[in-house]
Parts: sequence; C-alpha cells; structure tokens
Amino acid sequence: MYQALEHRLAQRLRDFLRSAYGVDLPKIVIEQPPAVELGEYATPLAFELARNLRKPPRKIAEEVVAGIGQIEGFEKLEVAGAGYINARVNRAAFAVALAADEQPRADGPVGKVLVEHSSINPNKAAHVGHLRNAILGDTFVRLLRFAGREVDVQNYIDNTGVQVADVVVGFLNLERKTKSEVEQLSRHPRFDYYCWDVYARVSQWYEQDKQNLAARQQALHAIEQGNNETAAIGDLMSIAVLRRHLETMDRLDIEYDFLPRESEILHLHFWDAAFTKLKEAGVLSLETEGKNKGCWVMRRAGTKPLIAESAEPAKPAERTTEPEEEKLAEEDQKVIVRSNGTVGYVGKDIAYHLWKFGLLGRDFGYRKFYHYPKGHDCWISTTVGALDHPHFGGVAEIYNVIDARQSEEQNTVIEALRELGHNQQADNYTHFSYEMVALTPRCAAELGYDLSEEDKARAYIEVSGRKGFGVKADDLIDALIASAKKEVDGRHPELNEEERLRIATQIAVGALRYFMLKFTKSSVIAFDFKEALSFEGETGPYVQYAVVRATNIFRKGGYDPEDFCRDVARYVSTDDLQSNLNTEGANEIWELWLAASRTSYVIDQCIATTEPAYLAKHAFQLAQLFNYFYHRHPILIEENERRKKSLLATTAVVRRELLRVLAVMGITVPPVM
RNA sequence: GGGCGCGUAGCUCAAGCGGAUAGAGCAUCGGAUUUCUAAUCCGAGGGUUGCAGGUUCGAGUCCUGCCGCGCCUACCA
Repeated sequence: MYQALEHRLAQRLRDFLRSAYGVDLPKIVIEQPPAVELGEYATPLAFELARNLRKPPRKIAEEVVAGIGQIEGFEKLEVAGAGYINARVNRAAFAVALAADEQPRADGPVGKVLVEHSSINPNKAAHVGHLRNAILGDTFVRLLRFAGREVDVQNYIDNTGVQVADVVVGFLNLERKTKSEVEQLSRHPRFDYYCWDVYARVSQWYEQDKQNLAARQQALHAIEQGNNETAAIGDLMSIAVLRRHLETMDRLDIEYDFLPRESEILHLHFWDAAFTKLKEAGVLSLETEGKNKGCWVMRRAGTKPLIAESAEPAKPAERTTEPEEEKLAEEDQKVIVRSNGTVGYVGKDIAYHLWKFGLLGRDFGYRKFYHYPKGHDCWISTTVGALDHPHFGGVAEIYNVIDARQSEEQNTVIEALRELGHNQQADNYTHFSYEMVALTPRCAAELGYDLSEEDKARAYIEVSGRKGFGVKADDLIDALIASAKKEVDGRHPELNEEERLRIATQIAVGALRYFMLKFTKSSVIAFDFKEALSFEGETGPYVQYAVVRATNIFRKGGYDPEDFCRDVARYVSTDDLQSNLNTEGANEIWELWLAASRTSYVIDQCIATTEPAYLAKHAFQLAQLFNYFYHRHPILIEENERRKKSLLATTAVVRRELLRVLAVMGITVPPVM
C-alpha cells in the first residue's frame, strides 16, 4: 500500500521534472516527513535542483506543487520549510484499500532461492551463537517467501571435519568407549550436552601434551577412509547430534529442507569435478617454490593483482592464453590443495557452490532423514539415495548465513566463480554476514567461569566450544520457558497446566526470536541473561501482548476481527473514515494506519539490505503506537456507534499487520497473556 | 604490516541513497487506570555522535588523517 503510492508519486515527479525543466534525476528521494501533520511523503529534490536550475529551492518547490496537477490517491502537495515538497494522501481511500488488504504485487525477480543457515558442527550442543544464525536465517527465509519467492532451506553438515574427529578421539582415548557404548549414549535425550563436555575435555587433553594431537590426525584419516570403527563412531555421533540440533531448532519453529553433508562431497568426488574446471580456467596455479611449494593456490579475495588490470577486463578465454604472467605474492596466496594432494575446506566449498548453481555436473543422492511433527520432510545427502526425491540445487540465487569471521573465505569462493566465468552466479551469491554473539563478563561469571583480569575489563568475551565456554541453546530456551511459565501461572490460574505451558512456550520463543532480531547484523551481541529474559519494553512479548489486547476487544465486543478487515465497508462507510481520520486530533489514529500500511515496504527493504532488524523495529513501533491508541480510546464504551466502528476498523487492521509481521519473524501469538 | 568492522544518553541499541528538532528500550525519579487484563500508558532528567580537518544549501551518515576496540590474515574448518 505504502510503496504503491510512493512509486506513483515518484513517477509523477520524474515526469514533471523532465517536461518542465528537462532534467532527469537518477533517483527521486522520497521519505517520510518528521510528523504526520506535514503529510505522508516528502521529497527534498528542490534542494538538489537549486544549483542546476539557478533558482532558490523554495521557488522550485512552488513551481512543482503548482504545476504537477492531480495525482490519484493524493489530496495535494505542499511546500514546507526551506523547500521540501510534502504530499498528503487521501486518507479515507487509503484506509479502505488498506483494510481490504489490496496488494498490488510488482513483478519481482524469478527463480528459486537457496538459503543456507545454521551449519553447526555436529559434534556438540548448539549455543547462543548458533541461535542467532538460525533465527536470522529462518527469518530471512520467511521474508523471501512472503515476497513470493520459492525458497529451499539448507543446513550444511560438516560431518568429517576436525571438530567431529576431536569428539571421536574423546570417546576412544579419554572415555574409552566402544561403538555400542557410544550408541547407548547417543540415545540419551541430551546426548549433545555430553559431547559438549567431551569436546572441551579433548581440547584440554591436546593442550596438556601436543603429542596427543597425533590422535586427531589418525581419527581424521580414519573418518575420511571410512569402513572402520572410528568412522562408525563418528557417523553415529554426528547423526545423533544432528538430530538433536534439528530438535532444538524445531522448538523455535525452524525447519530445513535439505542437509548436504561433507562426507558426500568427498565420496561423490565433487572436488575432482571442480578441480578440473579450476585448472582448465587457470584459476589455480601450482606453486613451485616458497612456503607453499607443491600446493595449488589461488588469489586470496580482496588482494590486488600486482599488474593493475586494464580498463577492459580480460575475458576468461583470453586470460587462459597468457596464464598467470603476474606472480602471486606469498601472502596473497590461498592454499586450495595441500602439497600432500588433499583438498582444504575452501576447495570443497567451491565445489559445493558450483553444485548450488547447477554448474558442477554432479549431484547428491537423497534420502528422507527427519520428519517434522507438522508434516514436512527434511532430506539428507547420501551416496546412493532414493529414486524419487525433490530436486535441490541448480538455483538462481543463494544466500549464505555465515558469521563475519568467514567473509574472506566466502569472498574467495565468489572470486573463484567469477574467474570461472560465472559472473551472473557470482552476482547472485550473497554472503549474509552477521557478527557473533559473545558473553558479557558478568554473564560469564554467572555461569561459573573463572575470568582473567584482562577478560573482566572487556566489553564482551567470545564464546568457545573448544573451551566449553558458552550458553547452550536448549538451556536458554528452557530458562525462557520457565520464566514465562511463572508469569503465566500467576496470571492465569484458571487455565490447565498444558495450556499454561503452551502459552509460556509461545512467549519464550517470541522473546528469544525478537531478541536475536532486534540488533542489526553488524552489531556484536554481548549476551546477558537479564536482557534476554526480559519480557517488557522492546521485546517480543510486548508485541504479542498488543495483539492479545486487540483480539480481546473483538472478543468482548462480539465481532470477528478478520471479517472486519475483509468486509470493512459493511461496518464503516468511507464517509465515516473520511471524517474520523481527518478531524482535529485524528492524526494519532491516522499514524497507526500509515504505520500499518508499511509492512510490505519494510519487508522489501529487509530483503534488499539483508537486514531483518528493520522488521523487528517495525513490529515494535506498530505495537507501541497501538498501545498508546489503546489507552487513549476505550473502544467498547464509545457511544458514537459510527466512531466506534472506525476505531474497531483501526484495531482490526493493526492487529492483522502485527500478526503478519510476527509470523514473518517466526513468532506466534498466544490466546491470552 | 594488510583486510574487514565498530566507536552515538549511565547501560544496551536505532537513525533507507547525505535531509526538517539525533530516537527507542533498560536503569533512575515522578505520575495514571479497581479497564477492551498494568507483560501497559504518560512525564522528567540524561548528547560536543571518539578526536582534528575537508566536501556540501545541509554530515552521526561521504572523504582524509589520527586515537581506541574487535574480528580475519593456517598446507584448520
């Protein structure tokens, strides 16, 4: 609703500037005036034009306002301040269209989108950092789906790496467990917690004596080889921990479609296919001297070639004719294949990403792995899979939700695609980068960790799975539910235990998901229980509560809120809206309508900037405006029936938008709070 | 050393592409409603946007140089 009018206004302004002055502005900046009293849209373009047209901005603004004529949906344009042009919409018409939920959907990009998120090493319990990743990722998936995109959700499983090997070493060398004993343990409901401790102990054991690291190499090798007890334990453990991760995330309504595993990338020889392509295109070069002698290397992303590229960028075909004439400085080399012939993580990632775009010429085998209670199936990679399976990979766009520490690695993969000539795919590859979750020193102390004086002085301390230092995801969710439950128990003794627990869980999930979304991605979250367990102020429960209040009005008043939106004309006439939205003092109500109209606009912004925090902000602002409105206008005792219906229409629209926004954030609303 | 990011109220954070008076929450203090349930609302105090220049009609935002902090910079993943 909001965007449609904005586009129309921008178009008219553009046309007018062209015909009246012969100027073509690359962008028509349209924003919101500082207060609704001034109108709904504003543009400072007169300032920009003042120099070119050699006229004072105010004069230009006056000419535009006088000359532009009627614009459908708008009441009028006005000059304000030193030369702003403010636009006022026709409030009643706007409100009727908004209530009816008219969504003129512009044609967006087409093609399937792949979002990869979570990707937790399957060797220990998930912690708060993983929660941020999964919640950002899942919310982004919901944003894309809201915008009409078809999305596949993937969770990459590194089941053959060092981290898995380490815990296997722990089971074998420290715990002295056999395969069947590990199998026993893996049936424990929180097996991942057990692994968390083993992992921390193994890391300590390595520290005690560097000789112990030999055990890691052995385990790693055995796991890659397969067909032995070590590999079997690794497989058993990683599968069991993976199931635990899926259960943990399911508590937050986070589901995946496909779990590609590193073991299949190895066994199905994805790398061999990629290696051939990379060598043929001259992306990799074999070092013959220096510290990387015998390795296949490529240019580290972000480093500049020694010979500056000419204005005409060389085509890949031309490039191969004069291979690597410029020498890569050692510090600019990224080793892709080690001198012993094994491929590192980046290489496997390049192969994996060629597969994502359907450029590799190979595919995984697929089998069903996890059945969600809501009915959806999650698939996993295998060497030989089911004959009948959905098609994954070969998508048009990808988003990788991976923390900022890996941006160099991600850029290297993008560079590899580009140098292979896949520019379009490289352009459609987005590293959805976000900062880590750390702990405040106070929080670390609460958890019983001894801190150095240096650490105590820091603003935050990085979590470390290796040290077993961190807040486990399930512990946090449990604490949130327990805290919410206490409140619900006190407020709603009339409800039975099961109902109270269900409500507490909804509140806990709302609090957690909102908490993880309210910070912008680039901000490090210094985690603190006190803040995360808060249900007041700028929190998820605050927004949920606004919806509960709105719902209660309709329940007590005996109306159906959905019907009120759908069929608004039956309850309230356009004339009533016109008068109730334009009288003196109506601005505070109108502000609610305007804010409610911005949902899809905000969602588009979130997608364009890969920043879900705007949506959280929008939800809070809308809830805040509603709570103010709720206090000022006792609706059910309103005597003027027509005014009452107008207020109900306002409530119905806001409620609908709040529910919609919360749903995109993965938050549901309890019946009572 | 190089790359990326950050520095805004006591604390935690916002501030579309440079736009009108830099906003929220928490904390503190003061107030409201025996209601459509107060997980709420209203009010108050609190700011040299790290420092110094520059560009601009206009800078928290862009440019340059400093200062401080974090992350990355493995033949780890």
